[in-house]
Amino acid sequence: MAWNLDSDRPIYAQLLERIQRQIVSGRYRPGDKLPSVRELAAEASVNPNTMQKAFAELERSGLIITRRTSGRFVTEDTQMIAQIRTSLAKEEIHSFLARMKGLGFETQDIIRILSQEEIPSEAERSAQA
Amino acid sequence: MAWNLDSDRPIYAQLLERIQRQIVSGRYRPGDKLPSVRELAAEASVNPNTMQKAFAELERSGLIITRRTSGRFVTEDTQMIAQIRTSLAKEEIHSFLARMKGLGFETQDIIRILSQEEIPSEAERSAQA
DNA sequence: ATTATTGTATTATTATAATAATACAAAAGG
DNA sequence: CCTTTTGTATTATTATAATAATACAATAAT
Repeated sequence: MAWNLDSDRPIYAQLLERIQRQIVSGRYRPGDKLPSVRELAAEASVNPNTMQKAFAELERSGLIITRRTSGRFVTEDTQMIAQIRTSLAKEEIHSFLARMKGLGFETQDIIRILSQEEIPSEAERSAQA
Repeated sequence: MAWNLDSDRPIYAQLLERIQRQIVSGRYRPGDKLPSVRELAAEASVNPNTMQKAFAELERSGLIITRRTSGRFVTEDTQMIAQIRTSLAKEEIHSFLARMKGLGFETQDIIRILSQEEIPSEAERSAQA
């Protein structure tokens, strides 16, 4: 499986986010056992240490639980999962709107574009001082 | 002015994007002279070398033009500016939709959320194998 | 003509991320 | 009981980014 890592952001952060998304989207279910550090590292073609670092941070958030010699498991706390999912979504939306506004689009424009899947290439817009 | 740089992405890339956005959004107009490397570096509290690197990459794209001892200027090619703006917007939208889908949202959900500015915290969604 | 300002280049140093190669303790699995 | 598998820790090395301190050439400004 291609993990689709790009080089202009820390790899451990990308691993972390990917696993996080797999959990909150339901790809990994509550209580599921995750593959071992070594296994996932091999799959992603990264160093086990790097994967370990990603896991360590994932644990801080509470999304996964470590049983010392048995492995790692997705939390059973579905409410926490849902809450983190919502929180991540809010961040995405906030950041997306900010970036689009930085390009000179208004919220209304953005919604229209997403609805129509079409971008006004030369919209009239004013230069702000 | 706070440049709002975060530490988990290369600074030169953040500088580059910021200036790029200022150009395509009209904050800097076609033909405008940009502040010097040293000036902007001081404003952003970064090393001049770092700002230089950002500028060097901005030039590859054609957005800015360098007159060796006079300074740097925004291109007069408004069509190119518009085209880059559109292209950046497309990237933002594509990436945003991909990330939201990675969190388990459907396109329709996303549009509804943006219109209502409200997030369904526990939407029914199926776990995909 | 002289000075200041421009972009550009160079060299060294520091910090962080990633890789690599191991090693260990503890419990699970047989 | 013994082996394997688990997470975890350690040490060294490499690559990249960022900083720092200069220096130079060309030309704009005076």
